[in-house]
Amino acid sequence: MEQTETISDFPAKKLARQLDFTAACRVSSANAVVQEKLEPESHPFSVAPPIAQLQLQLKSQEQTITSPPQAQAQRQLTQSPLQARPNQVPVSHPRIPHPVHKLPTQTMSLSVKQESPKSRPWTDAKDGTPNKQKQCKCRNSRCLKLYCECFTAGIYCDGCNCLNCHNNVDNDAARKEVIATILERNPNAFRPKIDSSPNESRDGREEAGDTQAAGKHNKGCNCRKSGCLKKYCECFQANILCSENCKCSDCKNFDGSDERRALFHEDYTAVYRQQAANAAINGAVGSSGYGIPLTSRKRKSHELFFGHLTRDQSISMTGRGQQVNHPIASVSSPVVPVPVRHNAAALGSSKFTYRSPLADVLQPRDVKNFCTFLVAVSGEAARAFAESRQTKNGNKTPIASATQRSEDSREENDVQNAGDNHLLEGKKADRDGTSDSRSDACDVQIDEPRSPGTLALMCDEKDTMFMAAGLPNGGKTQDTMFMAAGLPNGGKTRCGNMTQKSSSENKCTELYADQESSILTVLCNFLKKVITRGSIKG
DNA sequence: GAGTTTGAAACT
DNA sequence: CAGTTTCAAACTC
Repeated sequence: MEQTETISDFPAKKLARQLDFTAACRVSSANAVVQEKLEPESHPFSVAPPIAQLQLQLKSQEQTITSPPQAQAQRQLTQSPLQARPNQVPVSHPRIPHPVHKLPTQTMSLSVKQESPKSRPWTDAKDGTPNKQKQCKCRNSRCLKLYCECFTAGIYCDGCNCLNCHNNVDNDAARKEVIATILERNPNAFRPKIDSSPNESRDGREEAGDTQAAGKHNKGCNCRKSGCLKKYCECFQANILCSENCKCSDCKNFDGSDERRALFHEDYTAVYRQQAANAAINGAVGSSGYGIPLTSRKRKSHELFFGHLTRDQSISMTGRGQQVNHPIASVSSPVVPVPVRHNAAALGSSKFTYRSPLADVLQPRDVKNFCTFLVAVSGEAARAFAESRQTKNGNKTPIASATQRSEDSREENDVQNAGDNHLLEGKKADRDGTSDSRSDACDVQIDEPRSPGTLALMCDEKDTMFMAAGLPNGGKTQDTMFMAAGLPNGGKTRCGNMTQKSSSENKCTELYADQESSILTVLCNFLKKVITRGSIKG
C-alpha cells in the first residue's frame, strides 16, 4: 500500500526512464548478476562489497554484459546503487558513517580514506569513538532524495527523525526505482564524494592542528559565503582541502590559509606571536626574507598553540596553489610571517618558510640607497646650518667672529666632507664588503651630545634593519648613518668633546637637531614607502 | 528550540 | 548550461 503510494508520487515518465538504463548501468547490472549469485539476500543498499566480489564482478562483466537491457534493469532494481558500480572501490562517505544494514560479508575495510574524528560528524568528538548512525530529519523528501544523508550513503533510515520516510524495507520497491532514476541521471550519484589519491597524500604528516585527510572532493564544492571553513562546505566537512575541482569563492580551506590555521590553532599565544614578529623583523630586509625552513618551528608552534588561535590573531599564511580563488593575504600587520611553498605544484605541501611581506620589496640596495640619501640630506642640512650660522656670526665681535668663523669653516667642511667621504666609503664598503667597523653607537659614544631620538634611532637601526639586511659589515652602514646624522667618525666630532666650550656645544646641538630633523623626515618618508610597498605586495 | 543561513540537489 | 527552487544540515540566537 505504501509502496504503491510512493510510486504514484513520482511522475509516470520517470518510471519509464528509470528502466532505461545507460551503458554504465548495464555494466553495473552485469555486476549485479554476480552479486546476486554471491549474495542472494543482498541488501539493496549494501555497501562496499569485498574485494573478492569486486574481482568476480570484473571477471563476469564480459559474460553478462550481453544480457538484455531490460533484464539487466530488472536485476539492477534489486541491487544497491553502490553495488552497481563495478570499478569503484567504495570509500566511506564524508557525511554518513557506516551502513546500518550491512551484510556480514560486507565491510568498510576497503575504505581508503583515513578519516579523522573531525571528518566524521557522527563521531564522538571527545573520544573519537563512532557514534550511532547519524539520524536524518528529512521532512519533504521522504528520504528518497540525495538530500537525505542516509539515502545518499546507501543505508536505510534507522531510528531517524524523518517524516514520511520511504527509505526503509517497506518501501524498497519505490526506493529502488528512485535509485535507478538517480543513477540514470548521474551514474556517480552514489559514489563517495571524496576521492582518495596517493598523490594527494600530505606527506603522512599532520596538518597543523588537524589530521588532514588525504583526497579531494570529486566534484568540488561551490561555496560562496562560508569560506569553505564551515561544515556547509563538503570539503571542509570531509576534512580535506579544497581542490582544483572546487568552484568556491573566497576559499579559505587551502593549505596555509591563516583562517584555516586559526581554526585549528585557537590558542595562538603572544609568545609565538612575538616569535613570528621577530622572525618577520629579521626577515624584513633582503631578497629571501627569513629564508629558514620552519619545519621544527612549525611543529613547535603546533605543539605549543594548537587549538587556541583566534581569527584575528592568525598569522598570515598563503599558498594554496590549487585553488583558483586565492584569498587576499592579510596585511593587517606589517610584521607578518608568510610561508612559501617550496613546491608550488605539490598540493598540500606546507613546508613553510617565514617571509616578511617586505621580502623581495626591501632589498639591501634599497638600504644603501636610503643611507646615501640620508647622507645627502645630512649634507644639505649641515650646509644650510652653516650658512645660517655665518649669517648670524656676521654681527659678532671681530675676535669672536674670527675664531668662530674658523671653527665654523672647519665644522662645515668636516660635516660636508663627512657626508661625501662616507658616500665614497660606503661605496667602497659595498665593493669589498670590508670596513673597519667603528664604535657602537649605543655603548661607547655616550659622551657625545646626541638627542635621545638619535640614540634610539641608532640603536634600533643597528639591531634590526642593517643587521637583518645581511649587509657586509653592518657596522659600516651604521657609521654611514651616523655620519649622515652629522656624527663624523662614528660620532667623535669635535663637538662631541664634553670639555669644549658651551657655545660649541650649543652649535653642535643645533646642528644635530637640524640634521636629525631632516634625517627623520627622510626616514619617515622612507618607511612610508616601505609600508606602501609591503601593503601592495601583501 | 526556533529561526536563519548555507550550499547541494533538484528542477526549469 | 545557467538560473531558480527545494531541501536539510549547519549555524545563530
